[in-house]
Amino acid sequence: MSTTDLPADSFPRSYDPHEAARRYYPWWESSGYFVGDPNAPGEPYAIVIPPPNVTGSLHMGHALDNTLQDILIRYKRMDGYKAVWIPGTDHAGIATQSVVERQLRKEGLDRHTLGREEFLRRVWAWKQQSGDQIFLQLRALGVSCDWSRARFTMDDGLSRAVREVFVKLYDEGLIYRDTRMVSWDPAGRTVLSDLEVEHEEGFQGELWSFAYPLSDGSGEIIVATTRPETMLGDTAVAVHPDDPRYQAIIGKTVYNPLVDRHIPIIADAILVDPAFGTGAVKVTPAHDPNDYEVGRRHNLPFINIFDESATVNENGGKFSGLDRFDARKAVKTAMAELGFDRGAKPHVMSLGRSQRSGVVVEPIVSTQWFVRMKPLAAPAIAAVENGFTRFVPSQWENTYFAWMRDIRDWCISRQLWWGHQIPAWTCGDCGHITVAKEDPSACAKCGSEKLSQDPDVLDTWFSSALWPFSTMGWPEKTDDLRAWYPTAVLVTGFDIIFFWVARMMFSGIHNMGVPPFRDVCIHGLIRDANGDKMSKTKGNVVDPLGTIEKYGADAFRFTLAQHAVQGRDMNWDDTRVEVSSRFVNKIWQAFRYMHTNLEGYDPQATPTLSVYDHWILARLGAATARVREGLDGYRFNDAANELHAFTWGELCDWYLELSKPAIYGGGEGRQAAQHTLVRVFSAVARLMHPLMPFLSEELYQRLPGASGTVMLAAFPKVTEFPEDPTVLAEVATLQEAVTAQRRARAEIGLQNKQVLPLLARGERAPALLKHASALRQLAAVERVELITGEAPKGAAAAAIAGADLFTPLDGVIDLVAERARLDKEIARVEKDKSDLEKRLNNPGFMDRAPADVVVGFREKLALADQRLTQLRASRASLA
RNA sequence: GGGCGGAUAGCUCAGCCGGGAGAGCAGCAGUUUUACACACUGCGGGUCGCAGGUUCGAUCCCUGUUCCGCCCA
Repeated sequence: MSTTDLPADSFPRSYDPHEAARRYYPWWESSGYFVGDPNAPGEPYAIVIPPPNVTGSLHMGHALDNTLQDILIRYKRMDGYKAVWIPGTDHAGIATQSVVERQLRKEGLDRHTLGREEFLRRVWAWKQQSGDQIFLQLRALGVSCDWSRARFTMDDGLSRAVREVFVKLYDEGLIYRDTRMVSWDPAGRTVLSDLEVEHEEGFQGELWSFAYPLSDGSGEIIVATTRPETMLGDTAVAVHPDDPRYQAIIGKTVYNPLVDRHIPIIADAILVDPAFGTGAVKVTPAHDPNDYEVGRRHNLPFINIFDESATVNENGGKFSGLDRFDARKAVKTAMAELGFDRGAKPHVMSLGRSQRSGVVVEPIVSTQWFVRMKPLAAPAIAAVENGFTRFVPSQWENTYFAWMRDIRDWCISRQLWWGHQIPAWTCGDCGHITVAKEDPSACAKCGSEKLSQDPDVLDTWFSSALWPFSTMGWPEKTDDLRAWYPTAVLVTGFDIIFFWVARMMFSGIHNMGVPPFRDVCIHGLIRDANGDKMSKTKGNVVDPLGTIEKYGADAFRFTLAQHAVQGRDMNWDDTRVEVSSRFVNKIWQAFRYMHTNLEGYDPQATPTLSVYDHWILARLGAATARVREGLDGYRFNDAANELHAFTWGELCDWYLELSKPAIYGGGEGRQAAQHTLVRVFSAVARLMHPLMPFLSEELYQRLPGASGTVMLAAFPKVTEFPEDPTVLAEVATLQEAVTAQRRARAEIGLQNKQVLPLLARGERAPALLKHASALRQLAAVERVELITGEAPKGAAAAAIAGADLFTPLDGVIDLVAERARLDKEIARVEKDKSDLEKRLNNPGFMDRAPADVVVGFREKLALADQRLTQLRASRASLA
């Protein structure tokens, strides 16, 4: 389409955001406006999207995150930067695999009957079908991602990057394989990293006590546990070596009747707190992190009692085949029947749950792949310490440091099929492990061809960690990398600082030599109107697409920006979007005013501008500065509020009204007002574009002489609009006079149509003379008349800086109302005056306060004094 | 146990370097004024969580404390 496709005389009475979106988004996209060019001129400015799950759908968190990124990229693109915003999706190993497994279950199948190859075919089919759905949803937001650069973590190129990094780290000794205690998700049937375990505090559990009989029949020892089923894997009972109660039995054995096993009583000063409970502790080395250490110290057997779904295995004897929670009950019952139950009491404990499946995590001993973190973390810490990368707001740096400094090795293998299969092959003959970028045909050690690849895949975050450079084509040396790495800013929520930001930091530094971004802009979470976290189970989720459908993307985005206060969560309420949509309408109506008054407008003319024209241009300059400051400092709410304050509070409330006498009066004044209106509205359209892309384009296209797109128009510069202190002061006086008049009139209860003369005296009074038509327009002033000497009798009075204003009321209304009003006003100023005097009479203040502050208060006092005198005189004239 | 954030008008929240407390919404009163009733005009409303301290001066800085939320162990 071309921009001239708009109907000729088209300025509908209201704005239709959906029509604008339908009209402009496809145009922008097909015109290639979103596409970054690494060889273009200008400073580079790149953002990589935090990739959503490939099969996910847009939620409020995405909406906020991507709106903020789009605001930044649109701003920088307009401002002459070589900008690019690279979108993409994440394969989300566990989440995606479980979705497909659920589908299979409905068909009565599971992945094992299907086989790995067929299963993966099914996942890819699902990805194909629902993949990219989120890209369409993002488009509804109006985001200007470079879709031609969209990437997926399982793309060939990105998979190559994963292998490249894995092999490099392995060769450097930073990736290793080890057997240790890890967290197991019995629902996902995979190991998890520490970060994927969420600790639930204050869980109401139960501490159950039971007796182990001594094998020699000389007594019993009582122990307690919150997990009775682990008794099946107990291989010792531990007491404190100094505990006098147990000195005699250390070294003896007790009998575990459930699995028919005699286990030793050992002494361990680290594990056992003699003051807690009975001072004796059961030890299950294969299923508890602390017991694991005890098992190592004392060379105890490690008996694994669970299969991969945490069902009791053959080591559990007659309990085998029971789910862990059923086994718990069965163990208690069995022990009670044997007479060993020693009671239970409530116990508040903390519980580890899988972040993904939500089920309680089971500690197990297993052989997994790990990344050695200490050496990688050190330079990532330094990069933030020395300021190369900056967190905004900076308090998040402490969070980052704390985690990085206390970092533990990262378990990266997962027992899934969907993901990057680990590039490690075990030799069937010599057992050697070959790690290679390309699939090897023979063992690197013995040359045997009996190789089998490790069946596990990598943690999804392993590939996400490479995102800032893998999306740009690494390990190839591409133009994109040269132009845009490191990226300018990463915009994301604080919830993934550890998962993602930290890991990108060390991956970027280790593989690229440079951290992946200059700024990390951290925003808060969106909660519901009551401040509760949105969740499907609570049913308080707001669907951003529904909100867009209702109010349009412009109002939605504006609301997000307005509430995006640095680093703070926001409570969401759709009614706020309704408020924003009124702002959208206000802007639309203001443009309509300009548009319907363009007759006779001559773009070539050079009319002399009025004081109001100069005034609004100067105010626009100030607004431009503040919008820029807001955007530059990631203070999106400041930018949004400034835009609102200027367009509504200054442009609409004052300038449009001030322009009316000129517009309707014709001549050069009309021409000047038209020029100013066009200039100001052009700037406003561009200023608001990053926040409200569709509205701004719709308006920009309706500016006289519009060509091209607002997307690529220059963002207004402060220097375009000269400061003009004289004009600002003059109009400030006018505004003061108007406000004072309106207030007086409203308080007396004058009708708007009652036009009355204004008598003025004082040094600033003559300045009002030339604003007579403005005063008539804004404050129903019939004419302005200068007076000197005494205050006129029977007049309403108001005092502004440098002038006294009077409105003759004789015969218009009863003067009682005006007397009351003046008394109130006098009281107000008297209070003001005495407060100021108190302050200025304080010797400490006079001695210590800076001179300019003292002067400021003196001026205020003088003003109050003058105003009081005037008001008292006026009051006397009404007596 | 360690750390971080929050508490300001009825509601949701701004408030930068310490210098007379702000916005929007809601409320009240008025206005069919030729861009807009999705609007205009005016008004009312606050012990800045609490207690100390520093300072001529504290919403702001320091100490303690209460409540709410989050992160880590």
